[in-house]
Parts: sequence; structure tokens; C-alpha cells
Amino acid sequence: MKERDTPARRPTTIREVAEAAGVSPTTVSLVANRKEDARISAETRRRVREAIERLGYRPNALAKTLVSGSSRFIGLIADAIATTPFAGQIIHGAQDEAWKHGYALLIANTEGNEQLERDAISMMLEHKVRGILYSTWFHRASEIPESLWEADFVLVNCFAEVAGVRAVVPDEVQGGRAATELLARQGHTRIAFINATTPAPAKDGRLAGYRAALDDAGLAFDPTFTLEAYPDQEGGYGAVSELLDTGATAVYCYNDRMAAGLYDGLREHGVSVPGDLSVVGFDNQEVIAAHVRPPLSTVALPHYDLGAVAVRRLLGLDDSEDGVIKVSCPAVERESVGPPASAGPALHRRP
Amino acid sequence: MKERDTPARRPTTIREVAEAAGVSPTTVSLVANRKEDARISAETRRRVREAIERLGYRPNALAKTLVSGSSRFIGLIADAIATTPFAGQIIHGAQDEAWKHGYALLIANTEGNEQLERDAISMMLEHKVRGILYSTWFHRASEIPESLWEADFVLVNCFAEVAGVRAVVPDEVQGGRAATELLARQGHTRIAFINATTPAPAKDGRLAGYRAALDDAGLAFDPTFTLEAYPDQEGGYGAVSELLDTGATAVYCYNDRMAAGLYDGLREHGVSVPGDLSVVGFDNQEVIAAHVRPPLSTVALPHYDLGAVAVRRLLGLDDSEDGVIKVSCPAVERESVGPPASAGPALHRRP
DNA sequence: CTGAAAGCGCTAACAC
DNA sequence: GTGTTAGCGCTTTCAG
Repeated sequence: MKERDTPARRPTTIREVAEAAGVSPTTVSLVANRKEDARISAETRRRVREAIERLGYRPNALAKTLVSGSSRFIGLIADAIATTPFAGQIIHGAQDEAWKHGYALLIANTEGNEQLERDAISMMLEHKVRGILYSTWFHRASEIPESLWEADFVLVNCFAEVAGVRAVVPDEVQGGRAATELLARQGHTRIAFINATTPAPAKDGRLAGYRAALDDAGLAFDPTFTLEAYPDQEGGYGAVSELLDTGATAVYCYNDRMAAGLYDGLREHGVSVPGDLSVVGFDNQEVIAAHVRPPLSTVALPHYDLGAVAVRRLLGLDDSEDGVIKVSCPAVERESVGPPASAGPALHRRP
Repeated sequence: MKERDTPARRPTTIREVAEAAGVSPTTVSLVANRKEDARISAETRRRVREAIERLGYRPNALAKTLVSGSSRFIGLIADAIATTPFAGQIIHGAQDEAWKHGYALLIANTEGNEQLERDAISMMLEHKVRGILYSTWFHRASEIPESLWEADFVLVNCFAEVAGVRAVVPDEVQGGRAATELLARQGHTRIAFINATTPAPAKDGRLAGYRAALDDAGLAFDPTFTLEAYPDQEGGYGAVSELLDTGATAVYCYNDRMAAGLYDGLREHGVSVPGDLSVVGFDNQEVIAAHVRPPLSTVALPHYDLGAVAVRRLLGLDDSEDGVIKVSCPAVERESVGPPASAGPALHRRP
């Protein structure tokens, strides 16, 4: 086992290895980088390898990029790494894809602060990043900070008002459709949708998907089945009475948090899920969806893929034209959906 | 407004600026770095500034570190950036503190994969990071990957079995004490604790804190008040009957998820919170604690501070000796705690 | 098969 | 006040 040496004050350089092995720096470079086309004798190779090992040589990546001209960094700016679990998935996807191509992630969390954002972009520009991924925690239109134009960039989970800017976002319409299909497929015909009150691409998209799925299933869109509530637990809880009044046998909620609040209200009204009412959410927010009672069927936001696809676009790996790419949102089936009850849930309401 | 030029294939260099301004690179360096002690005429300064602006010059941070010898990176390795919201807070705290001192964060998510972990460490070492923060998503003892010893490092949210290794972890005992005090302070004397079944520093620490707080309040520790359950919603839900059988008027749960599950079970038994039973959790997992009904009083895990304090230790800013530093967990009061009911909750149980 | 030399972008000494 | 030189650690011609 190698000795646990305190980190060297100054790391070993290629020249030191060269001296130790009795060869030139060039030779060390050649073997360290596994250039197989280089004609190095087996014996020299061995000596160099041994010296590298013994001295604990780590090539200086910064010096490399200096000579090669191109750095191996990709910057990732997020507006809310700390306050939501979503950014983590974007980072994860971006990192996996970046590493695959030899890039490291330089990340910056701005919590929406514009000054921090400018600083982050400067920092990345000065590190000569290959490009910048600019991401937001919820899907929305976004301003593009002036200095971002100095870099090659792609928007993640947000999009620009100006045309031609590369962006990768979730396909809300397809997602809304998938959510609704989960219900329609079970034979439900009275499917309610509790939309958000807050304007967002998700609001319009998820509604459009709902209508499309209804259409696909040969069901007429009935506006009385579409409610609105603030997209969190409190909103869902507050929408229960109104929902039950519609006589729906199934409901698709704008997001999982809303569904969780709905669960609470439903329980108070003695309505069981999925026995009396089938419920689906949206977002697949693990800590909620997988652990409420019963576990919630939902549609996943493809954050991991958003990050991965964005890196591919940045690197020019997918020869796609400019503009927005929509990534599909897969359904995640758990236990909150069943066939319609013979009688509507209204019968079970407490006096 | 500056023109939106496509990112230059090759960024502007100091030499180009020097030529454009009709001065030497040294002069440009001097004004770009705002060396005020350098004697540069106002006129030259202006010319250089103008050239920098016009060419969109960004100093190459990588070249700088090459000459200065010390890089401006701090590496942060996390085992679960994607699957929990916690890593985000650590990153946030680490970044804020790092930036304050001119460092950028190089992050890597390993999802517990040892190969990825080794790769991450190699990558950071090759980028000559100032040091590495090695973090875990839940507080635990951790193996130290062999190559980590090549760097200056501090453990975050985990600790080593070997002595003398710098680590920063939450103070579980103080946290457990704070949680219990929330209840004792209201006059509760029969305070139950639902601990985790899973061994962890948190399990022992939170129990110790509970006992200490009982002691402080002059309450005897009664083992029948300490239950155990798996630390998630299902566990909390399943512990309800047993809990009610103890006749406790207040309960402190190992974590928020458990408390959320407990809420569900309590509701089914017709036990109201905090009317019949006061509840406190642990972790302050926002999406749960702040949005259940009623909002849950809990104790916050200081992830932000863990990250910030770790950076300070790495940089040697706090002249603390080696070893583990415990960061305190502040209580977060919401609405799940009230005074004891005159009659115990058992009276309210359904037949 | 291997080495010497030049140069990536920048800063630090030291001239002038 | 400002320029020249050297060199950070590395790779890349190009010789030999």
C-alpha cells in the first residue's frame, strides 16, 4: 500500500518524473498519455511508469489545456440548487454526459441573484469553459444575462423569448397526456384536472395534454371538470370539496404536492384512493409521491435527461438545428389509480 | 450595448490587447488586475481599459494559476446529489464561502459508485484543487478513498474511524435535545420518542439528546416511551397504535418523513395535532415539514453551514485543531406543538 | 526510439 | 512609467 503522504506542497511535475526515470519530459508525456503510436521501448515505458507511480505524479490538467487551447470544463449555472431537489438531477445528468466526453463540471448556484449570476458567468468565462448550461428550477421563459452571449450556451429547463437559442425543456403537453391516459386507460370517463393558478408553460402545457388525451379517448372536454388551485399541498387540500362536487371518478393534479394535500382532504371526507377516486400527480417528487398512502402514480419530470441532452447539444453531438428541444415525461405507475367505482365518490361523503 | 458576437473561437489574449492598446502585456496585466501600486499613467490606463472592453478580453484563469502555482479550485464530492435535497444545501454553503475567498467549486456526484469516486478524485487532483470536500447525504462514518490522502481534504456530514481527520457534522445530540425541549417547554411530561430502526450516529445522538432534555426538565426517562420504526412515512404510519398505547401527550419523531406518516395514521384514529397530541420531527425537510397539516415543528439539519464551515477549515481560516466539529441544529417552530390536552389522546380513539 | 526547442497565456523581476 | 525577459507544466513539431 502506498504511503499516506501529506499532500505535497508543490505537486510533482513532469520534469521531476523525467529526471527520476532518466528520460526527457517528452517521453514521460508520451507514456503518461498512453500514446500507443509513439515508439517507446518496453523497458523505457516500464521505468517511466515506475517513476510516475513512485513520485505520485498527477499530470497538471490546467497546463494541458493551456497548450491544447481548449479547456475541459463545462459550466452549469442553477438558480436554486438548494431549495429544490430538481437541480440535483440536472447536475447529475449533465455530469454523467460531460464526463463521458472528458469534461468536468464547474457549477454555480445563484439563487436567482443577478449579481451572483454575473459573477458566475465571469468566473466561467475566465476559466475558458467549453460552454455554459444555464438552468432554472422550474420550467419557464428566461432572460438571458448579457454576458452569457460571450459563451457557447444552452438553456436547461427554460427557454428564451428570442428565436434560435438552444434550449432543452420537458414536454409538458406529452406529460399531461400521459397523466390523463393513466386514468382514461382504466375506463374513467369523468376525469377532473386541477390546474395551477400560477401562469407557467406547465400550466398551459399540462392542460393541453389533458385535453388531447381526452380527445384520444373519445371523451368530450367538459370545463366543469377543470379546477384551479395554488400548486402546493394547501392548494390541493382546499380544492377537495369543489372536486367532489364535480362527481369525477378520477383526478389528475397539476403536481404531486397538490395531490398530497388532496389526499389529506379526501381522507377527511372519507373518500378512499383509489377505491372511490383515482388520483395522479405530476413531477414524480420522490419524497412525496413514493411515500404517501397509497403511493402516487404520477409523471416524471426528466431532469436527468434535460442535463444530459443539454450537454450533448452543447458539444454538438446531436446534429440538431437550433431552438427548443422537448424531452418526454414518462409515466410512473404506483397505486393511486384503479378502475372507476360503480357508484361515484359523492355517496361516501360525510354529512 | 455591446454587440452580441458569437463566442470567439479563440478567446482574446493579453497580447492582443497589448497590441491594440500599443502597450506591453505587462502593462495590460497591471491594469487588468487593478494593481494600484503600479505606476501607470491615467491616459495609458484609459487606453488599455478601452482595448479590453472593445476586444471583450477575459483573463485566462488557468494561465494565471499556472504561473502563481496555486489553483483557485475546491473540489466537492457528493454521494447523492440527485436523490436528496440535502446535497444542494451543502453545495450552496460551500460555494458561498468558497467564492468569498476567490475559489470556484468543482463538483462531482458519485452516487456511491467507487469507480466514479476514484475518477472524481483523480480529476480534481489533476486540476490541482486547493482541497477536497468529501460529503455524504446522511450523517455516517465513512471510508476514506485511498487517493483522497493525496489531497488536503475535509469530511462533510461524515467522519472517519481514524483519528485526527478533519470532519464537519451535525450535532445530533444537541438537535435531539432541542426537539425534545420544544415539547417539554409546553409542559408535556409524557413525551414519546420514535427512534429509527436503522443504526446511525443520528439514532444514538438523537436518543441521547432526548434523554438529556428529559433530564434537564426533571423528567424521568421511561423506556416504554421509546419506540422504533423504519425512518420513513410507512414507518411512522405503522407506529401509530403502539404510540397511542403509551398514553403519551407528545411525540418526537426521528425525522420529518416519519412524522408525516404518523400524521396519516393519527388522522385515521381521529387524533388531532396538536390538540390531542403534539408532534415534532427532525431534518426540516421543507417540502414535507412546511406543508403537512398542521405545519410541522422540527429541528433543522445545518447542511448549509456544514458546507461553509468545511470550506473555512479547508482554507485554514478557523484555527481549529484537527478532528470532528459538530454544528448545531436549530429548532424550527411551526404549528404541531401545543400544551398537553387535559385528557390523553386515548379518549379520542375510534372504537 | 528518444530528445531539444518552442510556445500556450500569463505574471514577476528587473531593466531602462 | 513601461518594456524585456524568463518561466509556470505541458505538448508538439522536428531532429537525430
